[in-house]
Amino acid sequence: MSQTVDRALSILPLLAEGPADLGRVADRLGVHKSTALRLLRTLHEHGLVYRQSDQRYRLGARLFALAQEAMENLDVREIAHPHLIRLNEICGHTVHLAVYEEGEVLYIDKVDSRYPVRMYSRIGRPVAITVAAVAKLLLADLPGPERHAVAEKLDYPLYTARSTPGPAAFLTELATVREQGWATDLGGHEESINCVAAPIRGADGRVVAAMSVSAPNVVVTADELLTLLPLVRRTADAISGEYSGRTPVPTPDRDSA
Amino acid sequence: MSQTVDRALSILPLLAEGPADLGRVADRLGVHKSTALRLLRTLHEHGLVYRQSDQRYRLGARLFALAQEAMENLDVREIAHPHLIRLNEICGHTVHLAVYEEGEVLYIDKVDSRYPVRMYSRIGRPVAITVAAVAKLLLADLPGPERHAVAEKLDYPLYTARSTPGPAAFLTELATVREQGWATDLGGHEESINCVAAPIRGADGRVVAAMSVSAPNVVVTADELLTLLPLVRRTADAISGEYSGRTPVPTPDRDSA
DNA sequence: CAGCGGTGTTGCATATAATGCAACACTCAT
DNA sequence: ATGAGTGTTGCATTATATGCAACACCGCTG
Repeated sequence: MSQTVDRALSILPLLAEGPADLGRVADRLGVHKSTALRLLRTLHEHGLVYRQSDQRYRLGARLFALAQEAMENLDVREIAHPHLIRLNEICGHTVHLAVYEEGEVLYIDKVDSRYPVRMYSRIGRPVAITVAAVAKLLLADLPGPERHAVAEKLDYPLYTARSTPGPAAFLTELATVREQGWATDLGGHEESINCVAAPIRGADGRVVAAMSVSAPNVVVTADELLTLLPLVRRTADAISGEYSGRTPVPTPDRDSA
Repeated sequence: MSQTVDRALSILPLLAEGPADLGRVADRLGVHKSTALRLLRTLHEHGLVYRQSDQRYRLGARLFALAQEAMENLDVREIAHPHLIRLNEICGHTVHLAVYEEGEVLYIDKVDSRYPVRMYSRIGRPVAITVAAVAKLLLADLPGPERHAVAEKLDYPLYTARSTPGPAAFLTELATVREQGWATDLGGHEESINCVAAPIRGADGRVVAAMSVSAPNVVVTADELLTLLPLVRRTADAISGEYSGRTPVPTPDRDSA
């Protein structure tokens, strides 16, 4: 809608691929170098872009801070977190929390007592949308037309032999999930990893988030993992209750501080 | 430099404070509603802004993905990570990695075997710059004028009785740190928490990052923590060596995959 | 059910603000 | 030294963002 801003914002994903110099940015944008320079300068002033010692540009620090604050504004996450912790303490497995937004499903929280390493590497990352148990729940709740539209547009990478092969199979799976109110991923993403997931609903019954428990075959079999289903559902329901129960005052005294 | 982009980007920190509706955004920007609308639309198309069900805008999902990718492009982080893990396995305490950028210090990695909870809540977060051990190391290495300028501009919140009170004390501390090549924070941020930190240097000797080990008093006393200093320094030196040793081929076959 | 404030949205004329150009600075290699 | 490569600046030109005013769309309330 606004050409200048559009161009400026296009620089961000470009730099996400790796640092680039002025010429490269100008080329990729299809604009004159001086134009690219001014856009980069503006991004720089806002801290979204950083100029490293070799003069090349890369994404800046402010981006982290923004993503951070954005994350902390998600009230589902805040409410869910202690529940995820507790679930993790009980079963010991990895616990995920995910939301749907504009065609993407992404993890917004994770607790993993066994492998604390690289925890951050998944939070904020798009989920393997065609196979992840949480994704199935979130997509299954979309209104029919949107659900079909999304399903058609997706890629269906064959991570394993049990990955969802295409739109038809996916929609069938979504129908099942919608029906039963929970979902699984049995080796569909990584051969040896299984997940069970349950939906978190708002006051109007719509699915606002989904949570899952994941564990590798070597720790528990799929069948054993499934015995956790009631626990997972109970946890999800508890979060749902708390989430839809009372909307905490949306006007914190942030400004007066 | 570019007014339109400047305004558009000003929306982001505004939304970071919390969701806002069109009127509010327009007011805060000092522009007409229609202008704000078009800017928001552009941000929306790029996924930086999301329109929630009540029509209000908040920061969008793409922001996470961008921050994520930006983080993974930091080669110091990549090189350091296994070392941090190893250090954590040996001593069991929280290990941080931080960098300096344009007046801010921020954590870019963390390993904590004891308290996996809310791990992400710190990564990407600005550090308590006047007291954190890593911040001291990073600032101590700045060229004199910049160091003084930054020190003057900072706020000096009194987290505890031992927090750095002001610019003069801070600059003195930085001189000491610069001299000795390592730094501590003994209860300066949180009464019961101590840290020891060491610098990671590039080939030219400049400090490119800093790492620290933190532990609460209840686990080890400050004196006990200090006995880890040689280990921390050795780890930091190992990372420095690897970092400045060879610059790994900067053209990964990302595109061909 | 009609009327009304609030909020979001569109088309359009105006003028501002972004653009590309060309000339200039700078760094680094040879 | 000399030249190629890259980044930077001032300026005229025109495209582009802007504000306006009118309209559409709620949810309220009388």
